[in-house]
Order: sequence, then structure tokens, then C-alpha cells
Amino acid sequence: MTTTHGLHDHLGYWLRRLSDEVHARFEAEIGRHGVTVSQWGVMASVFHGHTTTKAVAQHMAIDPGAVSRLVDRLVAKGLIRREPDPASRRTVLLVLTEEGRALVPVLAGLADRNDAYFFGSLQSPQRDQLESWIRRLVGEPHPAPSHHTPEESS
Amino acid sequence: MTTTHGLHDHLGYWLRRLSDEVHARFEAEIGRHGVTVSQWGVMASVFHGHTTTKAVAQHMAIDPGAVSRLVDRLVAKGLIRREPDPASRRTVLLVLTEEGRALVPVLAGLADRNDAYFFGSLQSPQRDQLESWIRRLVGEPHPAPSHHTPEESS
DNA sequence: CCATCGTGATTGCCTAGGCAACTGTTGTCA
DNA sequence: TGACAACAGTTGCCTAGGCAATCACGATGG
Repeated sequence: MTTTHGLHDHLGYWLRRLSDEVHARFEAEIGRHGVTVSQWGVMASVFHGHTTTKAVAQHMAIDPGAVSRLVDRLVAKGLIRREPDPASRRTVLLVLTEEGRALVPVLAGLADRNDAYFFGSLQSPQRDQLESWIRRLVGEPHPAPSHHTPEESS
Repeated sequence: MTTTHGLHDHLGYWLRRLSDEVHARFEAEIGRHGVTVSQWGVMASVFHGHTTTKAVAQHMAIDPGAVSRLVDRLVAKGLIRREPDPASRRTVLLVLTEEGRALVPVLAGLADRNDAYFFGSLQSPQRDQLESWIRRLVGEPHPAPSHHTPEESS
């Protein structure tokens, strides 16, 4: 089999496909409420106590610059405010407006249902297994690409 | 459970995280050869016989407009040419240049190793199980988005 | 034979994220 | 204290993908 592998031969491709689909459907649903998926991410982060640009960026695992722009759009929509941090003039406090705060649980519900829509066809133990693998593969220092195994990790 | 669910409570979020990481690492590796992951997708598609904008878009499951722009950049890099289709003047034939064609197997190798890097820590059967679930969840007509569990249908 | 409809490709406009540069602030340490 | 390092935030520039409009061509039916 000297055939060079194609796109579909890589798990990374299918991962991207699934991620995109989940995202796209959620985007469509949540769009009815005037926000995007990423913007919801910011709102949810702030709601749960990540009240600075940096904190939100870390929580969402995206670039601080991206967060800054997302906040711009949320401010324009009146869902978030920027406030000076009494403790430091270097940081900016992000606070949900009334409407923003009221919207969060609604959007969280949509997120729940989107998850259920996509992964509901898996039985509970399988779903848990899937989540466990994914979370384990994320952010971990991975074993060397080939040569030796890292010391026992469990 | 009055606590509204946060970002990290959704499998969709972890899916995105993993997909992004796999993508980012691949991007870094493949960047050494002067192309991006998406651009590699186009090259691989063409290499495997998807020689029109539409065909590549379908194979990659992205927008034809996006493909058109990716091709622009590949043309600028001298890796792909656009040629008139003798069979129809409405379609455009995409052909790899010499350098482009030579690069494909190299990049495919990088893709293989990236996959191995991320999923190599799973045992073979587990990896296969993961891929099987992902591919099954992609593109399927999903059960009703409703509240009750879809009674198994087979 | 011609009008019309459908289709492939492209382009404009939008959101998005990564990276790097820059600004202003804080912290450190000699 | 005063210089300098580290850091938060923002912005510019890049690639990217979705959607809609447009254009040019081809297919189809009257």
C-alpha cells in the first residue's frame, strides 16, 4: 500500500468535521438570540466568575486579542460592560448587563440541548467514555512521538 | 441543579479544544513547508482526484468560496495551477504543479505523524472505537432533538 | 430556436482566532 | 528611589470559513 494517505484517512480530519458540525448547529440555534457561539463562551465565562480578558481567554483557551474583540461586539449589543478594576488600572472588569445576565441561562439550555442532540445517540457509558478520552487527550503533555514511553502517569 | 452549566460542562467545548490542538500542532509542523493545514487539504484532495472547486469543497466539507481563496494562495505559491476544462467552460480544472505534486507525500507523512502523536497514547482498539464513534456522529441524520431518549431504532 | 432555469466559480462582507507589536501599568531589585 | 522587567489589554495583519450576490455558462422545455 504505497498510496499516500488522504484527508479522510486522518482522525484529525473527522474530529474537525464533527466539531464543525456541532458548532454550526449550535450557531444556528443560538443565532436566534442574537449572539454567536464564541460570544456565548465569553458570557458564560464571565457569568462563572472569569471577569478579566485574560481569565476569559484562559477559560476559553483562545487568544486574549480574540476575547477583546468578542467583548467589543458584546458591548455593542449591550450584553456586557467594561468597568475599571478598583484593584488595578491595568486590568478591566467584565460585567454582564441585566439583559446579558438574563440571557445566560437560556443560552446554556440551548448548549445542553445541542450536546444532547449530537451525543444523545450514544448510551451513557459510551458518552462518558468518549468525553473521558477527549478530555484526556486535550492539553496533556503527550508521549514522545515515537521513541520512549513517559513514566507511569496513573 | 439550579447551577447553569458552563462552558466546560459541554462535550462540544472539549471537542473543539481537542480539534484546535490537533490542528495547531499540525499547522506548526506543516508550516515549515510553507503551507497551512487547509491548503494541504486542497492539495491532498486534488492529488486524490478531486479536481474542481466544487469537488474539493465537498471532499473537505467546506464552502466553495473558501476553496476558491485557498486555491488563490496555492497558485501564488506555485503549488497549483488552474486550467480550463476541455469538457466545460464553466468548470475549472485544478492541477498540482511539479513542486506541489512532490510535496503531497511529504505532507501526508506529517499528517500521519500528527495523528500518531495525538492518538498514539490510545490502544489500537480504543483508537478505532473513537474513530468509529466520531465518524458515526458526523453527517448523520440525528434523532429528534427532543427531550425523550430515541428508542433504539435497529 | 430561444427563453429560462440551474449550476460552477468567484467575490464581498461578516465573524473568528493566532501572532506580533505597542501602550500603559505594576512589580522588582539594585 | 529610579531603572528595568513582566504583564494586561488592545490593535493590526494574516488566514480562514459561512452566506449571499453575481457572473458566465450549460441544460431544458416550450
